[in-house]
Amino acid sequence: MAETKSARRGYHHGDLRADLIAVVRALIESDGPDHVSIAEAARRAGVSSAAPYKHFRDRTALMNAVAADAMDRLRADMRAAADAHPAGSLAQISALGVAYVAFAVAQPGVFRLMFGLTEGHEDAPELLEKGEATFGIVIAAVAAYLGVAPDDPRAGQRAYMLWAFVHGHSFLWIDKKAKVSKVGLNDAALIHAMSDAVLNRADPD
Amino acid sequence: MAETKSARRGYHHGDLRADLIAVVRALIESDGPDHVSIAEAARRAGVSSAAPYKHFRDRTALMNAVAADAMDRLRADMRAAADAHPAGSLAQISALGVAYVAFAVAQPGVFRLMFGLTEGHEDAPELLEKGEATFGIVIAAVAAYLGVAPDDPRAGQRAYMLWAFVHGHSFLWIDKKAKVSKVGLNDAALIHAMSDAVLNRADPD
DNA sequence: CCTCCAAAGTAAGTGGCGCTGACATAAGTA
DNA sequence: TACTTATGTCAGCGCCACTTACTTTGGAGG
Repeated sequence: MAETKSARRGYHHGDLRADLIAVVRALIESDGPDHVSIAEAARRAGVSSAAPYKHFRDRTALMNAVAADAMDRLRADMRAAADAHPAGSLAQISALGVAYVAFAVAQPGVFRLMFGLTEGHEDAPELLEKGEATFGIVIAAVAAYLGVAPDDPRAGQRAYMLWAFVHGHSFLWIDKKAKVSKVGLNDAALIHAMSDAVLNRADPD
Repeated sequence: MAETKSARRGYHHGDLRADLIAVVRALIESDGPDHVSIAEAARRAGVSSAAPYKHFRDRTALMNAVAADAMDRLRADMRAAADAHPAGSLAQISALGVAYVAFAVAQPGVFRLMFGLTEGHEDAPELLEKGEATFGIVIAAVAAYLGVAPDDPRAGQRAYMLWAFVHGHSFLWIDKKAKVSKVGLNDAALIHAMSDAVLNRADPD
C-alpha cells in the first residue's frame, strides 16, 4: 500500500510526526478544523489510531503544531509582500493586508485554527510569540510610513486598526457572512482605501 | 428533583424546546460552542438523551435556533443604540459599533456561534436574513451621515468597512489574540476614530 | 558484532457522544 | 370515551479520544 506522504518501509513509519501534520493540514482544509479526527488522520498515515499519541500528547497538541507551522508560513508570506515594496510606502502597507486576506482565503481552515479560540493557547506560548512577530512586520511598516519610531504608540494604534479590519474582512469572507461582491469592490481597493484613511486621518488620541 | 428552568410536572416536560435553547445558551457561554453536547443539555433539562431529537432534527438545528435567537437580541441592542442618538450623527454610528463589540464581549460563545462558520447556514436562511436586517441598521445610519440614499453604493461600502473593523476587533478581543490594553485605547475611542476616518477620508472608488 | 534499551509501533478496551428505531405515555380532539 | 399524535424512554450502533499493556526495531556501548 502506498501511504499519503513518506513511504513506510516496515514496522516503523519513518517520520510520522511530520506526516501527521501534513495529513491533518489537508483534513482541516477539506473538513474544517472541528471535524478532524485523530483516528482518521492515523488511518491516512497508515498507522494505528494509537500511534499519534506517541508524538503528540493529545488532539490539541497536534492542532497547535499545525497552527504554529501555518503561522510561520503566514509570516513568510507577509515578509515577502513587505519586501516587494519600498519600506514605509502606502503600497507596502496595503500589500501586507492583501497578503493576510489572501492567506485566509487560500487556507480558510488553518486560518480559523490559528485565529479562532485556540483551546490550548496556554500550552503553546510559541503561537502567541510567532503571532506577535508577524504583527511586528505591520507595526514596522506603519511606523516607517508615519516617520515615527516602531515603539511609538501611534504606530501600534494604527497598525492594530488595520489588523482588525483585514482580520474582520477575512472572517466575514471565509465564513460567507457577507458577499463582498455586493459592495462592488475588490480586496485590494478596499484595503488600500482603508490604509489611507487610517494612516492619514485617524487620530484616536 | 428541581430542573434548570421550568418545572417538570410529570412524564412530559412542559416546554422542552425553549428550555433546551436556554440550557444550551448557558452551556455555550461556559464551555464554548464546540464543547456543548446534546447529551449534557438533555441531562440538565432533566430528560433522556433522545428527547431533544423530538424538537430538533440534529445538533446543528439546535445550535441554529440558539444563534437565531441571539441575532434577534443583537439587532435589538443595536436598534436601541441607534435610537439613543440623532439619526445620521457620527455618535450614532460609533454607538452601533460599540454595541456590536459589547455584545461580543458579553456573550463571546454565542457570538462565535453566530458569526463563525455555521455548519448549516444553508439550512437556516433565516439567520442570513436576520443578519442582513441587522447590517441594514448600519447602512441606514451611514447613508444618513453621508447624505445619500441607503442604496447608494458608497453607504454600503463605508458601512462594510466599519463592520469588518468592529468584527475583527471583536474576535481579536474575545479570542485573546491581541491585548488591546497594549494599544492604550478603549473601545469607544478606537471605534470613534475609525468611524471618522472611514466616513470622512476613505474613498475606494 | 552482539546486547540491550528506549523509541515507536500495535491491539484491545473504556467511556462518551450523536443519532436511530421500537416502544410507552399523556394530552387533546372526534 | 376512543383514537391520534406529540412527546417522552430505552437499548443499541458506530465513531471518537485516549489509556494500558504488549511488541518490534534501530542504534549506542561494550
